[in-house]
Amino acid sequence: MKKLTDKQRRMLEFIDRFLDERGYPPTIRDIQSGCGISSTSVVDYNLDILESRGVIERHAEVSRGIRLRARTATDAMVPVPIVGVIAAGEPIPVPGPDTWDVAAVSETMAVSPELTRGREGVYALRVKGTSMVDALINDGDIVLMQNVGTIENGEMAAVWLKAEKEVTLKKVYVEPGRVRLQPANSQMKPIYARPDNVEVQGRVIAVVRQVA
Amino acid sequence: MKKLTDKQRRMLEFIDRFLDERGYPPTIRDIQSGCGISSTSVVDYNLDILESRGVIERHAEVSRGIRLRARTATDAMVPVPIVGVIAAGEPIPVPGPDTWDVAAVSETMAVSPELTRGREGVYALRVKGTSMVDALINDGDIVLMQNVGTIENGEMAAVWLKAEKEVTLKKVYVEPGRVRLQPANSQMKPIYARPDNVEVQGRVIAVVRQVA
DNA sequence: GCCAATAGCGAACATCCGTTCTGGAATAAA
DNA sequence: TTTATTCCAGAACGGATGTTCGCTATTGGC
Repeated sequence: MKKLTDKQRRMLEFIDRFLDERGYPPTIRDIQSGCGISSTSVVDYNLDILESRGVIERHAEVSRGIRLRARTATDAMVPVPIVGVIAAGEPIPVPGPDTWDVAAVSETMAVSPELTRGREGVYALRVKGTSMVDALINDGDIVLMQNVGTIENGEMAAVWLKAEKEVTLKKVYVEPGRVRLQPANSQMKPIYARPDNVEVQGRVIAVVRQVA
Repeated sequence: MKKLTDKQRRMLEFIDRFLDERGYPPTIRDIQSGCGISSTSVVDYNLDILESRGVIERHAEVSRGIRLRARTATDAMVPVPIVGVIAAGEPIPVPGPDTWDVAAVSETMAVSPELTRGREGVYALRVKGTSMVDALINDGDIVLMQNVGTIENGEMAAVWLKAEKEVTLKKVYVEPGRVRLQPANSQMKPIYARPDNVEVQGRVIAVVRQVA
């Protein structure tokens, strides 16, 4: 990406500070005097460039119609309940009625709406053990799950294999007469299971790993 | 304190929603049409009352000069700049002086403070390619990095192997006469390198993977 | 140097928008 | 009823503000 000029960076800083101090965006003439720019048209000119770079949004013909993109990202956090652990040998905890009561859950994590994408019924599980390295998921990772009945072909899901009494995270493909469970690690081979042996327990939304 | 009228409550709600959607406050005439009020002077009149109640602040003679007091309480999200990509064959982008200017970066992601743990100099990289599956990191993952000079033994870091011209994410152990680079996947064998061949480019803080 | 692209300048224009003024309706107390 | 208070209607004023236009200055490549 093209670099921003010094003037454009000063303008952004000014807008950011202005929003902090006043709670509303500056006018073009505010920016002009605040950054020591000689003409309103120069401000207009550089604001257009900033918008084409995707740093800000402008509403045409609207006074103070400037929005800082970086600011919108910090908006509302979504609390997600951590309802239990996921391990190879045991089914994942079923989200109960009080699961969604923020007060009743011992632990929650805050994630940005970008991750959940506004989905309903999202909960989190802590991964225990290294049985899911073929899904590129490590011991201690946190898996964001969604409580769904059915999933689309190719989506990653927590699957309970009844006969093996084992839960695993795989991409699920329904094929004629069988279900193909494909590890996320493309170097590894899929496993196949009979349809009545698999039970989809939830869709995987995201994985978060705290390393240090 | 005196109770607010129904009209005043509608106006507050409208201002709040307007700020959410547009990023800047509404004009008096925006409020007028948005709340179905007959005259601008009525809006002005009630805004004055709201200000005297301490619910909002007004700047005289300033277009959109309305500030919601309740909004000034900042939410605890931390914006992290996404400064580039990390791939096997190229060094990671060096965070420049303007990297930390929230306003100057085109893309940011919001993470909870739990992830960064209040650390300074945290930035994010998008992973390109599957060369880091042995670190349990997939194509498209986002790696949170910290800009540090040195790291502790056993910490995961982005390492630039000069001779191989390759960047890799490994746990780093300094041993007598050599550096051991241990993949996160414990089933895989470590590799060893000469100390003058490795260059630590940053510490890995966390990994975020959006699956669906 | 020469040309094109980029950046800046200053002024003018049309509209936006906070404010104010005159007056009327609604409500409540005396 | 009268009177005071609160709330509203509509219009108009004047400054604020985004936009545009013609022109100039600077920069970068050849």
